[in-house]
Amino acid sequence: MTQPDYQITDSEWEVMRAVWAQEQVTSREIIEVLQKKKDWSPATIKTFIGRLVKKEMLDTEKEGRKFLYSAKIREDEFLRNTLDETFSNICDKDNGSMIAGLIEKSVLSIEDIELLERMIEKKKKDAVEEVPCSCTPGQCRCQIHHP
Amino acid sequence: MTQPDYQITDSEWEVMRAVWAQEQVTSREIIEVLQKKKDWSPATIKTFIGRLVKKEMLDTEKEGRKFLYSAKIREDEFLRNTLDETFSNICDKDNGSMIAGLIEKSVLSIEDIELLERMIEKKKKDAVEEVPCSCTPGQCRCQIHHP
DNA sequence: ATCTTTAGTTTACATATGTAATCATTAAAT
DNA sequence: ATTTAATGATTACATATGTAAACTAAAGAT
Repeated sequence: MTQPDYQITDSEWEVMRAVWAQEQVTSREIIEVLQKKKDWSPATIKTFIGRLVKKEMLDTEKEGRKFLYSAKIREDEFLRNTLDETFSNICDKDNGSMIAGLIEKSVLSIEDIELLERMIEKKKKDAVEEVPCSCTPGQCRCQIHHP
Repeated sequence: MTQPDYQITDSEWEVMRAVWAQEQVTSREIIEVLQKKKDWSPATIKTFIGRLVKKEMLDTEKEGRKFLYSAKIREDEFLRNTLDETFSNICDKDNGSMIAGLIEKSVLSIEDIELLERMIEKKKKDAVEEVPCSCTPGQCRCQIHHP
């Protein structure tokens, strides 16, 4: 009952995207997709697939002599975990402005805008006066005394 | 005129946070801060500092026998780059819902909410009917024909 | 039945990273 | 002046990652 590793490299992520784009894929399909984007030899891609299986990111199902690969974790869930990891590296107080920055630089649809508006509206109830900082002292500026 | 590497590890990020928290720090200060959080020996932390200098993430200024370290890139800018990297791994169409997810799980202040509202308002003008997908075919579900 | 192709496994090797001890130099303490 | 402590540099070693060739087994083509 081992769970996925969550720590994958950029190269491995490229492979995962080819898997997530479908329910199940063969290595051949993965290789075809990635060769349009990356200058990798098939052998290299095979290595990445093997490492992802070892990392428990991919499930395998034997189909004749070959395997069908499928993801063990959903793409959105994985992305969420990755973002959480990244946000864990900054002070909670800064989450708001960082999210604002993301909104600013993203191309958004009318529907996206509505979704975000609803989400903001929902969060309004729980809005706090000041976001508490939970950083280790010395890892953000909150604890510094401005005289 | 080399520029910062932007590719740092989680451990190195911990060091950077101690630097960003102040204008300039000594290795001693970094070590003190991190030993409250991590089970790292001073030697280990020194290694990370050295690697960050080599990666051009840290500037050094000699002060007597020791160095004062300072960041060559601002924390918010670095975070922004990191987030952009991460978002480059998903289909542009999904940006909206991912951002919504971030909002959902974050603790936000009244002020944050207002900032986000303003930002959304500003983006409304540029909202598109449908966000174009720029993925390599086979790396997202957009190209798949649903019969 | 043999040759060729394909898919997966093993091996290879350089660089990066986690983790730290040792060494060298210099400043502080006695 | 000599010992001690602090700081940065060098070295070390295991695991991870980028990158790929070689090998093996089985399936398809002739």
